[in-house]
Amino acid sequence: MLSKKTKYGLKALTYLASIDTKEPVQISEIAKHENISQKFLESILLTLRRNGFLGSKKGKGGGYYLIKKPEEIQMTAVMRVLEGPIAMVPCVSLNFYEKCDDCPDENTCAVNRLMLQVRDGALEVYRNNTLADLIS
Amino acid sequence: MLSKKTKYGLKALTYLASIDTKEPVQISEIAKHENISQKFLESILLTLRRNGFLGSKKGKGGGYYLIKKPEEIQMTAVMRVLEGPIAMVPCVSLNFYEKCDDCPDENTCAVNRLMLQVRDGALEVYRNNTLADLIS
DNA sequence: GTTAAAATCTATAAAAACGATAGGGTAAAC
DNA sequence: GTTTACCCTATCGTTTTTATAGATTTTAAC
Repeated sequence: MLSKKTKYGLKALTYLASIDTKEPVQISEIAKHENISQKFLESILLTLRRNGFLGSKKGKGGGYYLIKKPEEIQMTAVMRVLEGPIAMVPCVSLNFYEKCDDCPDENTCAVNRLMLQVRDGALEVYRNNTLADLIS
Repeated sequence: MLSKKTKYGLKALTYLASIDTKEPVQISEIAKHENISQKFLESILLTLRRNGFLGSKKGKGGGYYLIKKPEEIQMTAVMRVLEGPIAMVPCVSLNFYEKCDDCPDENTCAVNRLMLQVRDGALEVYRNNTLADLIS
């Protein structure tokens, strides 16, 4: 299940991309337009900024804005920052690999075999979609 | 993230399939072989039985056994029973559809558009894999 | 047959982890 | 000095996972 954090983050990003301006947009405006709890959105935008997707400006006329062009923002990156691993089990994760403590051998593990394919499928989708693709 | 319930359920199913006998297998044997909490596994096997994947026999010499052939058990069915919806958001789910209350229009929703593709990718994998495919 | 053992079933609940939200205060820009 | 982003913390609710305790059914031994 997709977390609301990711859902809201994606919506905020697409909203900023659709605005099509470099001017900062206030949190309150995004929250209102996308029906998101403002406080919650606040923390989400913050992590997006810390991870290089957004820039921010304080004070009057401040807000958040996209740093890169929508075409340059891949969904793989967004998903990893907001949702975490793309894989459903750590033992098939590229960026968050971890060995299962209960599994003696990954090569013969059925869960591993299945989830590897699922991961590849998801990865292909995320690689083929940029922020620009989602708003067109 | 895949729940342990699903993970354990898959492991139990593949173990039963690999045994390749119609004889009932005790919960304790499966639990020990797959490093699973026996009591937890107990409830998982129960739901697998209630959903037509397993049969059971009580008393001495009892246990669980596969009802169908491994080739006839599709991962779509297993995943839906153990993990629930395959889609990451209800608004793109085939079997568990639900409208988002915050989203005014699904057709223009970026989350919807992206997660639709992810669902299709996962679905294809689950449809192409039976229990037999996972143990070969 | 009676009994005892072996196993599945049932229900509950506790503990842990996680998700989502709210509050209040600080710092920077204008 | 007003407006806005920033930061920290606490809380509430839900889900997941595991644990506890017993009930029920079947088989097998005697």
